[in-house]
Amino acid sequence: MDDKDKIDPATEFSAESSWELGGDSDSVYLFGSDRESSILSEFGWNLHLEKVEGSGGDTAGFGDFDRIDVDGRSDLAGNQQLPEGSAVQCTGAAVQVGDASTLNPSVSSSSSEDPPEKSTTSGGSDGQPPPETASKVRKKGQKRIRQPRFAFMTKSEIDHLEDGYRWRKYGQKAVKNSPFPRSYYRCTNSKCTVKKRVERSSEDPTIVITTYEGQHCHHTVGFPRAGLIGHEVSYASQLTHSAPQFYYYQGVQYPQGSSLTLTQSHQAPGEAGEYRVLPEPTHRLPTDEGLLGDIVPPGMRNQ
DNA sequence: CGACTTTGACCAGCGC
DNA sequence: GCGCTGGTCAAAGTCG
Repeated sequence: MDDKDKIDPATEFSAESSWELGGDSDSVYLFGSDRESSILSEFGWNLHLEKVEGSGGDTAGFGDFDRIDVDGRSDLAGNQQLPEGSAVQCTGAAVQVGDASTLNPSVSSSSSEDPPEKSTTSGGSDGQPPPETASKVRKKGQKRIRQPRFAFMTKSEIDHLEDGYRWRKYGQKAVKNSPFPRSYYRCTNSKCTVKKRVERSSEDPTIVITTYEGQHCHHTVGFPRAGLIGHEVSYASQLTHSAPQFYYYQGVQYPQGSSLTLTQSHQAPGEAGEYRVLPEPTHRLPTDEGLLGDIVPPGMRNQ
């Protein structure tokens, strides 16, 4: 992974994403503004960042928020467990705080190019066709197709977070400019093409960067669920399957003082946009079938 | 014994 | 063309 592939909140949120903010000084909502918003809204994604008291100013990074509330599940980020002063880490994200009506459109860049795409997996095989066709027999000159990715950072001492799926590690590489290796995981389901990369931030060793790529074609281990819905399943599924990582982790074993970060990266070639986070979905799925419905066992949701 | 991890080798893409 | 780097493979080792 070169620098472009690193999860850079500033890039993810301001350069690649289109945002609008609303709310007041204490509650700031981020509004996605286009197609991707619709995609997420299908799954009832709703991100609500609550600003840390006292952190004023016209602009703020996500680090200025101490509460993250997705789809009305205030504990998604484990905030009940987060000690006072904990921040949702998104340092560097130039998020403007203010009323939606006064929001500067420049906050959004809605780049449709997604430059990081170019080198993210230079030579890599991420996003390649299903394993059975893409392993060693991958033909020369055959371009690897990268699937949409969803990345997030979690402040944790544990590298590999439990997310309800079973993963098999298939590689580990030293990362340039980082003392920490990157681990590569594949979903153990033979029919599933989802991959996951886990690495620690070189800048902040306490932060684990997890990147999911692809979509699960099955359900989590232990709690079957109805099939995915929607025509954007390739995007949403990875989102719905990835996001609960927070939930799991924070709720079950997140250490004191931990915090987390949401970043999103859409790297699919030919796709114009990136994921956005909706503030107030125009429509939601039934509670249990929402963002977490795909992965979080019901018993774990009531936290 | 099957599932999983480790790790060195290999390959492909990219920049120079 | 060459070297660097990221990503994957696969044999060997480990674990339950």
